Amino acid sequence: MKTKITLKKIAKEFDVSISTVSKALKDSHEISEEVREKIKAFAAYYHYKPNSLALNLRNQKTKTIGVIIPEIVHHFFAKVISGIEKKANEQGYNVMICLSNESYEKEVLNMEMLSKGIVDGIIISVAKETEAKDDYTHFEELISDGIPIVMFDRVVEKIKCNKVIADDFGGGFLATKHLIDEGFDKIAILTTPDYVTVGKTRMEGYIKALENHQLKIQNDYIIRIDEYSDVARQIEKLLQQENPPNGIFAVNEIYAATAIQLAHKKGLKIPEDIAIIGFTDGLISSFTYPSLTTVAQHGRAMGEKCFDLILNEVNNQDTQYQHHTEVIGTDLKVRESTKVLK
Amino acid sequence: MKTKITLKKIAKEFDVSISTVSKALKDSHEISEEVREKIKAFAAYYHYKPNSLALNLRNQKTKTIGVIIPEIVHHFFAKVISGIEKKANEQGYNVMICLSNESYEKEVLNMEMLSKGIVDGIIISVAKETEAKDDYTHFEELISDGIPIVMFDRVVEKIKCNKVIADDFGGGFLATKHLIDEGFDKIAILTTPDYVTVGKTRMEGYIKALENHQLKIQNDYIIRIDEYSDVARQIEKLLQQENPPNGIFAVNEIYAATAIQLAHKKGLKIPEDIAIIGFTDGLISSFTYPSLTTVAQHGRAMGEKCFDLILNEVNNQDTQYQHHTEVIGTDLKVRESTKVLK
DNA sequence: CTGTTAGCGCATTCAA
DNA sequence: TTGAATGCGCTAACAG
Repeated sequence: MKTKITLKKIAKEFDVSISTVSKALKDSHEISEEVREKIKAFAAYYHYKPNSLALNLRNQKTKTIGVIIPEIVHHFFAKVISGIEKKANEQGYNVMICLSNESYEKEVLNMEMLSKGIVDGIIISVAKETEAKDDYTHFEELISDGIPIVMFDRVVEKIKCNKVIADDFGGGFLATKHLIDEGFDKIAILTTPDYVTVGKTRMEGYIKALENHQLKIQNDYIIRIDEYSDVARQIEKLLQQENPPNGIFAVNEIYAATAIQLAHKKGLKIPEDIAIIGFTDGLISSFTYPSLTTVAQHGRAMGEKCFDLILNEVNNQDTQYQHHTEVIGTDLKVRESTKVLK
Repeated sequence: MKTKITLKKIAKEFDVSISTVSKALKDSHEISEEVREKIKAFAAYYHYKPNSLALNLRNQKTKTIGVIIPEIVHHFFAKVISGIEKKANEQGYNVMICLSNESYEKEVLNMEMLSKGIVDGIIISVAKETEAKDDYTHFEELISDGIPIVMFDRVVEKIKCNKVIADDFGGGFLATKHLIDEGFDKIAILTTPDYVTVGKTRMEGYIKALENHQLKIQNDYIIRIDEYSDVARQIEKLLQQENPPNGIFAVNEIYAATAIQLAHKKGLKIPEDIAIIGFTDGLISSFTYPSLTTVAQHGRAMGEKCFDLILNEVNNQDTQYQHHTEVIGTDLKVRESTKVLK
């Protein structure tokens, strides 16, 4: 293999010292024009590029930040990443992406490896398994070691760090209220198990909206989807109840789109017989039939905010500063699945 | 800020040398049990972790692979990444993801930064703008500098490196043949401009299938979508032709799903009046109405293969070895949009 | 104008 | 059983 070109090699080539080369390549006026030029020409010819590892080691800064997400094959997370990456790029930062695959163990592993000096800070959305386990010592540890951390979307209340979340409560409220306003009164929710905080929070918004309109909260209208068994089957059961709902609020896009399909299958008209609304930042919604009304999350904006916060913290590691939680608003994208023509 | 704990600090703490600490933490028998234990206890207490930068610098290996993709908000690319990441993880490698955003300039920038020693190898799918520009000197440069490169999906013929592609020709052929076999004979294609090689190759498969069945190739059935203007409008025009097609092969999922919507809008029955087939590894297809038949790409498998190849090359940089192109097969996922009940 | 030295954090060889 | 010295690639303070 061709070994990479270094200052040392250039120095040897011209029989000068390493620092002479270093200065020459930096166009230092300390070096004679003649030497400078020939060194620069040689370096250019061999595509000399200063080794980042060496620089980082020296500067104690890597200009890269780590991002840990549960899954990359989720439109929302992909959006967040694109937001982070955009901002990072503007500031000359790199992004190192790790996937926890919703596993606690992989999350811990990722945190550990990122904390070995390769990144200046970490942006993370917590794995479901971690939320279920309710064990956050790995976060506390890194924070106490002085590594800046920003959490987004799936955040941990009790950990002290900057956070960026969507307005899950408001979004859940908005979605439910929209269904009520459109005249639906038997509203079910397709949500996650309670340990998934975003699902839980969206449901709180749902409940609040029902209460506000004096609608009863019915336990058989609250479906906590178990992803490890047949999702469609669980939704189907809801539709087959004796007293089925005429409106469904799904806390994510897949549940909503699946509900649409199952409603079709059962011969229900959407939205006349049953209205459906989702919660997402995804693409599927526009292509379902009828197209799906959703509460829009702004993944990209969240990503950008995450980067702002982490950068801020990286740049002010010495000065003490207050952590806070940034809430990114959601809004309603009304499409056909809830729009009854009157 | 709390500064990170290092061997040096531990050494000072116990008034021993750095190398003693280093050895103790490695459980070297050279060090007395007593010293070893107290050093290890101290290190554990302060979460000592060897600095990766220092290690990498020393070992001249980073155990991280750079990946450059045009867009992360594409299900296909996300899948590839998840494949790469999975394999990487198994081998103790990290993945650094960069986005070119389809821009030539950003691609070059990314390549340059990755080539400064932070990664052992690069996996890349070429930006559209680069394909359009037809300028690949940045690849040649890195390769001549001895940096292993693997290209996938959007690859460059003339660059000598390992490649992983989907069977685009075969997939295009398969899709078109399927439509023909189902009884459709006026088949249009929604494709990309010719400089996007995957689109072009899929179209070649389309043409081959038509030829095989003695069907005429009609220029007004070949729509090269310009993404910078209104996509829907361009597809609509196709449907409004005097002699409209009764089958459409779209080289990606979005075009196909959009075509479905527009066909609805025009009152066409799918697949009776017009059959539609896509090419993808995405999620939308299962949720359109009717659900979309597609040629399935195996993004994850491609990602895994990419990592295998790059790892192989990283581990054999000295030994000369042959580059080759790995073709990952595609297959038909028949759904409702092409299935005429007879 | 050019070179020496020191140091970033670590592992390793060799000497004590 | 411990420590000093060296080097990975680079910069910067300082000396000549």
